Amino acid sequence: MEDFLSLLNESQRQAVTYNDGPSLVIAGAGSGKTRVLTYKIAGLLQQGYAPSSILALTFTNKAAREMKDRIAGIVGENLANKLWMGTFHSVFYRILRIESDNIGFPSDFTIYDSADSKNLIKTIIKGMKLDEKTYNPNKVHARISQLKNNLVTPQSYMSRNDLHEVDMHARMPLMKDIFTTYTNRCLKAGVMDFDDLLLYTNILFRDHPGVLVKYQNYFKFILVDEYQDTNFAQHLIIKKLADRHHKVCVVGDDAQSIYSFRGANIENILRFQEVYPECKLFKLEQNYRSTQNIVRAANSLIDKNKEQIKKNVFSENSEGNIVKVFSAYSDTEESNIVANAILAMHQSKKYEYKDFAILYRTNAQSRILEEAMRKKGVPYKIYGGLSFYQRKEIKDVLAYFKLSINHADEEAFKRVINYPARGIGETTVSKIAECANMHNVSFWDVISNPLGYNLQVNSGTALKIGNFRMMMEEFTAETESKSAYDMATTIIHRTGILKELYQDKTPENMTRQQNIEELLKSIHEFCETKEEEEGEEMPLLNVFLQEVSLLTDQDNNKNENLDMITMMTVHASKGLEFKNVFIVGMEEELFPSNMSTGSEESIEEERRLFYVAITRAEENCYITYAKSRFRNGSSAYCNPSRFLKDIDPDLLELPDDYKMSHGRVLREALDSQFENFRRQEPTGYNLKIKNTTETTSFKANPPKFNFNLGTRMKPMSSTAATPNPNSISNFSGQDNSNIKVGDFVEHEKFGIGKVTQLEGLEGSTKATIEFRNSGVKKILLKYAKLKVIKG
DNA sequence: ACTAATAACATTTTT
DNA sequence: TGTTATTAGT
Repeated sequence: MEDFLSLLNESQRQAVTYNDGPSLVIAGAGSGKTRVLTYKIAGLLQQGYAPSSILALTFTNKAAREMKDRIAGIVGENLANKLWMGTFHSVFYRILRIESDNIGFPSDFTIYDSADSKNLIKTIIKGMKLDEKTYNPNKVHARISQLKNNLVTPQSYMSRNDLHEVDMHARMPLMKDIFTTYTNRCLKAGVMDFDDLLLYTNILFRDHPGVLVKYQNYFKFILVDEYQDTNFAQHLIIKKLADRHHKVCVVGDDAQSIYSFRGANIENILRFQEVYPECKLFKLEQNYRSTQNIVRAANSLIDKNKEQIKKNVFSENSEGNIVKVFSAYSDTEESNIVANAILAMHQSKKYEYKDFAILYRTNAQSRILEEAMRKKGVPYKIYGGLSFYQRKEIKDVLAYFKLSINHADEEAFKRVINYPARGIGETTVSKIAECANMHNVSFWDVISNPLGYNLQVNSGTALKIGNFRMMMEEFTAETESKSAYDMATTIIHRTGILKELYQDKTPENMTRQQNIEELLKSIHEFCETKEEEEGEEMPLLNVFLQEVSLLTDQDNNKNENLDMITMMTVHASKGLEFKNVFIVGMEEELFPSNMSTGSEESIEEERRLFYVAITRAEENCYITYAKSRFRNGSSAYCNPSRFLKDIDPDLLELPDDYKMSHGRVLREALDSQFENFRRQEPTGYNLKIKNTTETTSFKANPPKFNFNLGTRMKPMSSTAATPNPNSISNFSGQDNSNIKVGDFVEHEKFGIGKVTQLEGLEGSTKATIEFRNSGVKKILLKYAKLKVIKG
């Protein structure tokens, strides 16, 4: 304990060592929040708290994993692995499965992601013959999500006139019926959506006091990361669980609350002290990330927000440069300015490409930036867009997994019933749907007993349905005895997915093949780590599914070390840091978004978003805006963002032409601007632009290569390696084809061993290896990370 | 039942 | 503009 306390500053140390009751840790940007959390947990473990008595909740799997790793580094893997540490959703998914009997769900209920939820809502709206424009499925989904986040069930909705009035006002008087039907359909299908995981946890604790007491006693200490992003459902779960021991520590920064549109309630952190009057407040105010001028600029901005917890964030780093603003005539020019600036700074040898990030408000802005980077030869990676697990081919395979585990899963059923095409078309599916809804049973129930439910199909179709059913039943039977990886390969072979994908060589198909390969690889890795870490003999498919259903792309950070600039939305940048940050598109209607200019609260949230963007920068922060921009097909004129006026003019270097359009409005800004000119030192990079012709003045050397240096994190159509169309075996990157019986090999995890047997076909050879310390293992060569050593 | 063509549509998105 | 969803046609 003592040894790591010396690594903390005074306020960090106080926050870490106080464990007598509830505490609120306000952690300013870059103030070492994760450090406090990890040391606190490590300290609790060293004090003798059992790891299983500590509940630590995060918002991303990545955050949980990183924290667990750091704790493992202090107290060892054994203890760290036993912590209840994970996302809200994964932890309570686990608990809900254990307690499923109490809430009327099967123990292996599956998860609908937001796309599944929206699909179901859409079919319900269609089924009710409602107009899809007034009952916009996206809006309905958002509303239902909002209701659930506030713990409104269809039952309690009825007794709430205020809620109904809101929906009447939105011209959706039948919201209640859609909500009810949606809830019933999910129940019937044995599925929960993301919001349900929190809602049903609350229902479980509300209706089963014995269960609540069990977990209250179990969790002696509760920690919550990013508390400013919790919603009401999450707040209440924490409150209930902490009700016995009161040892709850929440960490967060109200100034970085940017997810209210998803139900996060900033009040949770603002009013935490009212909920727990005996609460201790700790403020982490020293920023270790950014220069003083960046911290000051950010402070001056966030100061304009009314609702916030007072804090004095400061930096003792060097003073650094002030924030520089550049204007461009168009979005194209803006992109070129940024690309040229990056090239210039890179060529000065002071920075690598990975020291740069371009942050924007909307994903749509990435395209034009991407183009500029490609033209100038700046290597880049883009985060965002479709996540791996949302890809069609991945969802298709996962749907087979889900349906094998849970026959009732309606969305999974609809997804795979005719994929690959087996002649069960739209009409047949709607007949099944009709039947199922009429008898209030699942789709699977209908095809299990077509005669009993009077399903009207011709004999040919009936046969096809029967075949599908038999195939699925075989899968289900096999999931009991085969490992997740074996099941996965079985399924993609026997369903014909593989054949389908390897039929033609369109570029889209090639990336699909690669994605399926990637999925298989990850399942294999999953099985390996489960075997090693948890000693599970055979990790089953349902175990994999439980984990993968709550996984997102944020967890794939394998490209982290490549020397490329990063492009992402400001939202996606939260928690990250870069030496140089470019915030682009700083215009009215875009940042703040025109969707958020309605209320003061949403403007404050946009301002916090801007605050998050600025505080990502360690050394230099640049802001750009364009005077015209292509938006929704046509070019539109834009004005600089109002937020530029919120930053202390002494800490901002505005472009000359800012006064042309804002001279009258911004006298003070301009006055100080002139002062700045006099006392500002040149930075070494001539980034300033005054007019279009001068843009060329910092045009960097032309790119040496003409081909695309940029890579997207998840290419939709990629020019990457071509997999062998006849086998699914050569994408893993491991070439272990030279391994022979008798060789000595070294495995990343199992250590040194001797190959005693090889079996199976080429491409999927299994090797039996006797490891010196890890025993005998059978390993698939194509995935194994093996090194041959001379024996 | 599948493909091609057209219309409609567009924030942010830790799970 | 660029994507996505529905519709018409084969």
